[in-house]
Amino acid sequence: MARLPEYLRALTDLAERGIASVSSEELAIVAGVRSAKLRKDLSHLGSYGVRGVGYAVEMLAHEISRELGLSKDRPVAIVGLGNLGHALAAYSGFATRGFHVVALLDRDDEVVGREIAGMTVGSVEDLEGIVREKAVVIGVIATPGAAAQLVCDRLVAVGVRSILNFAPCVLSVPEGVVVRKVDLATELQILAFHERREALAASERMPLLEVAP
Amino acid sequence: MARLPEYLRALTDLAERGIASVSSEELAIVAGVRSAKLRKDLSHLGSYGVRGVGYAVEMLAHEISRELGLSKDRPVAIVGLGNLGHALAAYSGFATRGFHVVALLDRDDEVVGREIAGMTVGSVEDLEGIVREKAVVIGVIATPGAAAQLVCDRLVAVGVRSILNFAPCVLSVPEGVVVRKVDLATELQILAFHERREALAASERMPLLEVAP
DNA sequence: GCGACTTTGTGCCCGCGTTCACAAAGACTT
DNA sequence: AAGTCTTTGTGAACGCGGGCACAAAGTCGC
Repeated sequence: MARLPEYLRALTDLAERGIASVSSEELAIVAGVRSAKLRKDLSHLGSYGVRGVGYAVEMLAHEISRELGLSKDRPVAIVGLGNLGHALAAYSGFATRGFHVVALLDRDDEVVGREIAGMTVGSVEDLEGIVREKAVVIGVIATPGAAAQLVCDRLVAVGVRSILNFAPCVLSVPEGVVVRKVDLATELQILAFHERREALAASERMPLLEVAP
Repeated sequence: MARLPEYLRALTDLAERGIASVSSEELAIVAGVRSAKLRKDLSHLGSYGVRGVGYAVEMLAHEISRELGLSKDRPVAIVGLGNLGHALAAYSGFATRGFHVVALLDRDDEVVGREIAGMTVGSVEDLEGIVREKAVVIGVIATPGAAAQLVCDRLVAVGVRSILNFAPCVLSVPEGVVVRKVDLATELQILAFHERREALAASERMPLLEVAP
């Protein structure tokens, strides 16, 4: 389930605060879901709760980590070192347990060879060799939209089956390959949409000019 | 609907390629959805299609822009100028029509006063004054998780009702305030989950060691 | 102008995910 | 040890959103 990472994050927070045991009700609040949903999700990975008490924070976090497959290190490659790719390469959140950025690739000769976050940027021409050599399993695409599909195809061709796409376009991939898309412009536009609805609702509650019915 | 921005992006692509008219089938492919869903979504904003022909690209794009409220400029403030905030401030995708980054705020005195993307970073202590002065309507939170809720509360208190949250935590806000969350670590973990399922499925198809039933 | 063809708009059905509500299970009290 | 109380795990109902399929509507050819 796509909510497991959120539960894991909530549990990690609680563990850092020194909380050893938590009820589904409390954990649900921290994770931003309903308690029934949380319990049903957790029941899918086994019975790790104790009735009358709750869940052991450390143990549950461990079980979720295992389910997510965060035990072994996954090599990640970032393609496209513009503003966004640059930030991603240096972003500490990326170095969360279980992930390791092992390759940075760009097309621009100005960028290739430069050192970013302690790593030398390679040329996208060597993509296939580098991906194979470093056993990359997750590809991050932070190129302009026009280049994204080509990069994606090349990644898939050398065996990458998980792709995180920051380019503003739809990637077509064969079955078995998973693409997650993050589009900042889209997020902003959705917010603008809600904001406009709010403004419209407000103006209806207190109209400047009454409209004929 | 949350899919309108995606449709708009697809339409913009088509317009740049000089395509004037498009059927729901074609547009659906570019936008990555089913044609029936696309038609149903579009019908909610009115009858802008012509039966037997399709949709006029330019006109439909204009209508979606209007529906999304992208006609007037929305002032955006970014709080937290670490790696991610820095990239966001400079990210060209952010300057998409309808949005304008008008304020950068950070807590660290090392960062305050520095120039980023042609803008001087202000102190988060002056948040209320700056937000009011620049009429900010969208707040972007790119701080560490521990500071996010406080920043959020202060933004909401001065009237911001739309928040884009990059911090790895759940924000609690009063009704009427919309929060969109983008968590890069979560996205990676979801990919890891799928990748693990793929690997498991593959090992079942070709087991190294047969397991007793 | 009329018929055939294309494509939209939409009513209906179906399946999934969420929520409710409760029984089972264990802890705590006396 | 027995009863009470808390909290999990889950069966059943509900609702929403997606997909199918078709009628309405408009275009194009003749």
